[in-house]
This record gives sequence, structure tokens and C-alpha cells, in this order.
Amino acid sequence: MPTFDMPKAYDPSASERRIYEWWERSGFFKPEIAPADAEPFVISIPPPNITGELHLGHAMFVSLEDLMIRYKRMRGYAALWVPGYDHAGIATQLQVEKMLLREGTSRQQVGREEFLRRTWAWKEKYGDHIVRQLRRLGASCDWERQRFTLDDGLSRAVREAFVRLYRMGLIYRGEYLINWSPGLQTAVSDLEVEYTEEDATLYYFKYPIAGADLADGPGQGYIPVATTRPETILGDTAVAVHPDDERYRHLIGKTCLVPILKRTIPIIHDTYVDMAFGTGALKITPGHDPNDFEIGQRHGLQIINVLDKDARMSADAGPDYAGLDRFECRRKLWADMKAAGLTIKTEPYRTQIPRSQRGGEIVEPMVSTQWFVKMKPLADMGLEAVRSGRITIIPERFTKVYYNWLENIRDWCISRQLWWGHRIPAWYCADCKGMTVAKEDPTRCERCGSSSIEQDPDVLDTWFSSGLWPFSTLGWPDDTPDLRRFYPTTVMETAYDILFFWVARMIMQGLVFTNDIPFETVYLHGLVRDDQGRKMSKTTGNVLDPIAVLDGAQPDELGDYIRAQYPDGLQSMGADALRFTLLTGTTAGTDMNLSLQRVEGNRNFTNKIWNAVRFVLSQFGDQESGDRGQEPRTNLPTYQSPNLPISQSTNLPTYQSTNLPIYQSTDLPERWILSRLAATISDATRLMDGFQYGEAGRQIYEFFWGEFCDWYLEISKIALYRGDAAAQARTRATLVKVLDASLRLLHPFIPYVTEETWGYLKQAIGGQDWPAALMIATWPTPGPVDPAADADMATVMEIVRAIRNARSEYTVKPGQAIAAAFAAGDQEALLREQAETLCSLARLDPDQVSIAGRLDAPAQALTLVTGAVTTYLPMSGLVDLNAEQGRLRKELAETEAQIARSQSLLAGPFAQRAPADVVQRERDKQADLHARGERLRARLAALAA
RNA sequence: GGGCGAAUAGCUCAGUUGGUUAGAGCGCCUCGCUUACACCGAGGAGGUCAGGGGUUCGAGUCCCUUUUCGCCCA
Repeated sequence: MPTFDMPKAYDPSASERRIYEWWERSGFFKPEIAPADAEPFVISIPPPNITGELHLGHAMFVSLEDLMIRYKRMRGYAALWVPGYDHAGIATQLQVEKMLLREGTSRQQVGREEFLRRTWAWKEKYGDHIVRQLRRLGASCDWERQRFTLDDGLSRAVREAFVRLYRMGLIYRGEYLINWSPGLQTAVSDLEVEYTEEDATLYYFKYPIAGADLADGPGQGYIPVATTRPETILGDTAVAVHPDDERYRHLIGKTCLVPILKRTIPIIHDTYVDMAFGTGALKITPGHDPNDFEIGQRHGLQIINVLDKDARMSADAGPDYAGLDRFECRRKLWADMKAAGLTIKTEPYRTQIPRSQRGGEIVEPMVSTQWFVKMKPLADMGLEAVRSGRITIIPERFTKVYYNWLENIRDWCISRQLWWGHRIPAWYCADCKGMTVAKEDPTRCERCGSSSIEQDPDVLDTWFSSGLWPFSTLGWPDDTPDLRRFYPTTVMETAYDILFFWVARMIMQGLVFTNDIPFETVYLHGLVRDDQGRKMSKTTGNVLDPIAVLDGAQPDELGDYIRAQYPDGLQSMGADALRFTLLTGTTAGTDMNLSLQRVEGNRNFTNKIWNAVRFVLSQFGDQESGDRGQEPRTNLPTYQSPNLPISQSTNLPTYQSTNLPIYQSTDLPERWILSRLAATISDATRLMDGFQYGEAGRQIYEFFWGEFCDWYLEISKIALYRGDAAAQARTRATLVKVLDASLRLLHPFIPYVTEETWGYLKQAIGGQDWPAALMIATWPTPGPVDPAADADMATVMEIVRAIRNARSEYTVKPGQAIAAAFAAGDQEALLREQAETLCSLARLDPDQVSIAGRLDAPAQALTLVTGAVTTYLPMSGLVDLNAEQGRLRKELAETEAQIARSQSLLAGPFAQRAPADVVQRERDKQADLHARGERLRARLAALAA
């Protein structure tokens, strides 16, 4: 008789890849499956970089973006999710350099051309590894529109952008202080430097005043100065004091001598100097400190560069130090100064050390000729776009962060001394020294016409091209159909930690190049951490590979921390379980401590769905298939039909589950579950539209498991196993209807198990008129809620719970049916109608159940007071009269306490000041409590008699 | 130094216009292999919503403040 060969437990590994391939092959990921006039909903993917390994941050963004895309697709939008990846200049170059090193060669040895050839080869080999993994998570991207930041189109976009900004005067080249990464041999932007507070030493020393004697003491013979970086003394071009500082005021305008080098430098005054810090006097090294650089600009100071690109001392550091490493120099100079009697003391000091975001080496502020973007005008545009409400940031608090950064913006250093990336489209003339900036490679200098021109060797910051992403991926600068139809995009969803790096820059670049916002909404998610809230890192051993969560993993594939918790390795949980955990475990902008136990719980949820469907299908197995004309299937659905050409499939999602004929049912459980379904659909829809995804998911989960499975499914067995044919048919229809709608609601969260089970459901009922796939079915629309059914069912459920509770307390055997007498008051009709439900769910013996408006309590009976109904459970021999009286007294006391609370509330200002409906609710509650108290008292009196 | 966030059950987290006695999953206790599911079912224990003050008829939710932790910007 079992006709659907569904295994007892859901095995995601058996379904996921097959379903994904089917979806993709069928063209379901393309926006063209929607009608041509459908409103677009567009997300451009935050491009993962090609060197990356899949981590939970990726799993998070895929889950959220796929949720949004699938939801909107089901809502009838032309949903487009543009995928792609970026070239990750520094990271990729480092990988390839490492590879070359292993081969015994180097970037310099093979030369630029060969290096790029090798990098492209590397990219071909590993480049889309991560993209393949994104698919495993179920990402419904339109892969035919996949882009790469270095492909031809996007490279052209970068050129266009650069040249336009240059012509607008927003890009300039100049010698400024930048952050130099000696190990990487390149400049990096301010954002790529992280400051960590570390132990350091503060060195106090004497700055000799020109023409004075050191022995004359501080303020006369020398100025005491403190620094954390003594080696930069060699590049000092001034000593600054505060103009109001009595100690040094008389020295302003005089000169002093750089220790050892004996260069003469001025003593200047500047209010930047903090009189209270250190000695109150500041050495100024414009070449190697950002603040000093600014002071230097103000005072027209000379800039001396004492470091070279390897962070070794340059010739300007003097013959004794040139060529020394920066730290060696620090030691030697200090020793030499000590010998010269110039040192005062050293003391331990905590200070902010600038380190490279990549690699962690100490970054050196250094003056260098680089390309910059002038940010102020762009920032003003970016600020206006959010302030005016054209762009919304979710959660809202990040708008403040965004404003704060843009209001204090500094120019952006965009040139990198790398080979892998977009080469700067500027050519320098050997003859006239002129510069040619052009979209197309020029052959001659545009100023003098000379052909001896050479392109700038540097490339652009990867983020420069990422900033163009929302429109460059759609074809910009060309006026393509995609750009016209899908731009501006709708939502930019990404982690909050790249708000500046990426989001802000996209907004600014979008505004300046497309004269439009790049997206309407920015949705920021939080970071995924381990279950103790620590960042995931290899050294902690707490890194969780999403693929290991999906497919399972052996112990030796896990980090130490994870293995300690799961010594036997990980079971396969499936993509759905991970997705649902990430989606419901957090709210926008908040970090999440991911616990694998929670993933397990959600794996169980997918299994619950599987089994609910399995149960429903079992009810179709032995039906004559005549009217459905469909042979029962004994194997998996094969999913072959839909490979439709796109033109034919534009009107696929026409079927509305909720438009099934609704029986004007008098059946309470059915009315109730449909009412609850309706409420769940409206709540979920409202929440989804308000970006409350987690809450939406939790509510659907609660409905499906807590109401549909726990109650309706159980109740349906009465009709299915014992009812007449009409009742069976009606119940089956309701089960299918609720299941169908539930699977639709759940699909954006957990696409695989819903698609798979929905496919079975469709086969089972012979739903030829159903859509080709769940993922292109329509989102359900809510029917009417039925408050009367909700209330009646609540009464029934409350009685059932009370009886179950009593059974458990008195350790009645689960299999044993017991007697019951109901004094139902005005609920008599309801209880008579639902007698079978009560008997079945509470395990009552139908032959020993009596229902009446009023009745006398049987002897030796437990009394359960719920709502308006009193239930007596005769339990001869089991009921201890004293215990029963005690229990009832306790209940009465609780009831009276609540009455008292309610009375004092209603007697106070609450009755006047609170809204009428709230007061009325309180009055109703009090009336119920009174009735309940009465019945408890009556029963106690009877027992005492 | 400025700004932001977190602090709710043993653990991981929800709780969005302030409104019944604050929820879920996991874990724990009792019972049950009842023909969808032991990746399960039934029942149960467990919280002064970090501390203090305020606004309000009413505060986990709004305001102030303290403490601890974390992040961002200087």
C-alpha cells in the first residue's frame, strides 16, 4: 500500500545537488521567467574574492540575499541576483607570488607580462571555486550574468570611471603622506590600516638649542622632547611648542639642532601641541607622521624622507644610519644619542600601532607620489542621498556611522604598486614630461605628440572597481537593456564591516557616474562568531567550514575547538538547516554566535517537514487514481518537464493555492487551521516586507510545527482513519492546502527540502495545473481569519492540555483511555461537536464521556477548571482527597491573587487613562477569573461535605 | 577622547508604533518505540529582562545614570 517511496528521514545530500541543477537548467534563476512587464527586484552580490575560502560570512549573505530574491520572485517580481567575484589585487598577487616562490622563482624574475599570464592561469584554475560553493548553499543567482572585476566590460568601466573623474578634477596625482606597506611594497588606503594598542616605549631626549649649552638645562640649553619612534628624529624639520606654554615661549623663532646630524631646524608654535602630554614639546617629522605632515603644511616645513621602500633608512638619514632597518636604526641612534648625552629617560607606554589589515606588519606613514580621489564633493553627494531618504540603511543606526565617516572623509589613495589589477590609464611622455590620461591606450603624447610615452606602472585599488559593481555588472558605461531595466538595483545586502570600504563608495560612485542611486536599500547583517562570541580564526581552531556543516565532516577535518565539541565529527545537516539557523538566529546588524546545536535543531525541522509530507502522501497512496489519472510513483520525482524556452515560460506562476475552492466548512479544526494559516501568511508577509526576516521565519516555523503538526495533523487522523469518504476527502484537501501554503512560505528560507517535498505532493495529487516548481510558484495570499474558530479551538486545546497534564501528574498509562465528565456551561454545543477530538487527543474513553451544561461531580474525581468549562476525571482509587483539596486550594489562591491584582488595577487611574479596549479586556479577564474562582470554591465545598 | 552596540531561562537567541501572568531551540527532569517523524510525542522545572533612578494608568521596550563586554572613528 505505501506508494511513495519516501525514506523515513530526510537526507539532504540525496536532494540538494539534483534540485539545484534542475532549477538552474530550467532557467528559474533568470528574471525573464517573470512577465515582461513585471517590476524588477535586483541585488548585486557582494563579490567574494577569488582567493577566498567559503566561510560563514558568505553563508550569511547567501542566505539573506537568496531569501530576498526568492521571496520577491514568488511575489511576481522580475528577480535578478547578479553574481560575480573580484580580483582581490593584493591577496591574489600574494598567492601567486607564494606559488612562484615554491617554484624557486619570483615575480621580479619572471617579469610583469609572465606574472600576469600566470595569475590569469591561477584564476582560471581556482577562481570560481568559491562561486561553485555558493551554489551549494542554494544561491539562485542568474549565473549567465556572472561578472568578474577584471573582465573586459568591467575593465572598460574602470577606465571610463577613472578618466571621467580625472576630467572632472576629482582625481589627482601628487606627493602626499600615505600608508606604506614595506612587506607588500605598496601604498594602502587609510581604511586598510588597523590600529592596535600595544606596549611601546616613550623615549625622552634633549633637543639642543642652537648656540646654547646643553648644561644650561631644559628650556635654556635644550628642549626636552618625547617620542615613540626615535629613528624619525633623523627626519625632523621642526620642534613645536604651544604658543601659551610659559616653559618654551621664549624659544619660539629660535632654532635647534637635530641630534647627531646637527641639522638646524626651527622652533615653531602650534596650538595642536598638547602642553600636558610628554614634555609639552613636539618633534615634527612631516615625512613620517600624519599629524606632523599637516603641521608641516601649515608652516611650510621641509619634508625629509628618511625611509626607503623597504623601511630601511635612506641616504637622508645620514651616513651612519643609511641602509639600516628601521628598528635597528632605532637602537643604534638611541645608543649614539646616549653617548652624546642627549638622552633623558625611557618609560613604558601604551600606544596605537598602525598595522596592515593584510599580514599585520607595521605600516609606515611615508611621503610618496600616488593617485588620489578627491572625496569631499563625492561625500557630499553620498550624504545627501541618505539624508534625503533616497537611500535607506537598515538597521537605521548605521546611518549615523555612515554620516560620521563621510563628514570627516579624507582623500582616497587609489594607486597600488602591484601588478594584478586595473592598470592606471595614464601615460607619461619622456620628451615633454606631459601626462596623457585616456580611455583608449594612446600611441602619442597628447601634449607634444611624441611616441615615447610609457604607462603608469601602478594599478588601482581593488575597491575602486568594486565601487562600480552595481552598474558595471549591468553593462555600464554602455547603455544596455539590462542597465535600463535593472538599474538602480533594489537592495544592497552585505556585512556592516564594509560599510565604508564598499557601500559608501558604491553610493558615491553610483551618484557621480550614473546620476542615480545604485540601490534603494542597504541591508547590513552582522558578523558570525563562534558559540562563545569569538571571531573565527585558524589559530583558535574555531573556524566552521559551511561545507562541513552541509555535508558533514570527519574529526580530522575540524578545528581543535570544534573537534573538542564533536569528537566524532559532524553529521550532515544540509544547506537548509544552516540557512534557517543563520536567518532566524539573529537580527539585522547584530553579530551572531553560531551554535551547531541550533543547526541540529533546524536540521530536525527539515526532517519534520519531510515527515509531515510523508504522512499526508500516505493518505493518497491507496486512493483510486482514476480521477487523477496518475499512477502512483515509486521513485523520486524526475523533474524533467520544465526546460522551457524563456519566451514560453513567462507566465508560469499562475496558480494560486489559496484560490482552491474552500469548503464552507463547519468543521472546527479545519476552520481553525485555515484561520491560523491566514494569520501566519499575513504576519509573515508583513514581516518580510519590513525586513524582519528572522521573525518571519520563526513565526512560520511555529505555525508549521506547533500548530499544523502538533494539532491539526493529529486531529486529521480522526477523519482520515475513521471518517466517511466525504470527511476524508475534505480533510485531505485541507492538509494539502495548508501544506502547500506552508511550503511556499518556507521556501525562501529552506529552498531544498520544500522544493523536494512539494514535488512529491504535486505528484501525489496529480497536480498538473500546479507550477513547474515551487520556487516559481506564487507566494500565498491570506484568506480570512476566523476569530470564532480561533476562540473555540483555544477552548478545546486548553481542555486537552489540562487533561494531559492531569494524566501525567497521576501517572496514567499513556495507552489507557479514561472517563471524563464535562460541565460545559455555554460551551456544551462546542464540546459535543468536538467530543471525538477531545477523546482522541486526551485519550478519553468515548463510552465513558458525558457532556452537559451542568452536572454533578462524580465521586472520586479530579476537577480541572479551564475557561468556562469544568472537567471531572473520575479516577477511582487514584485520587487522594487531601491532595486534591490542596491542589484546588492552590489554584484558588492563584486565581484570587490574580483577581486582586486585576481589581486594584481597575480601581486605579488605569480605568480612566488607558484605552477603552485595553480596559475592556481587563474587565473580561476579571469576569473569567471570578467565574473560575466560583467553580473552584464550589468544588472545594463539595469535597469538604 | 568621540560614537555605537550588547547585557533577557544552564547555553544560543527572539521579543519594531509601551498594553494580558516575558517566548523559542538546545540542555535538564518524568513518561512513552500510539501505524508521519525517537532528527519524535506528551507533561514538567527553570527568568527581580545587568544595577540604580525617572517618564507613564502601565516599561524588557522610552529617558538619565552606573557596571561589564565588544565594535567603529580619532
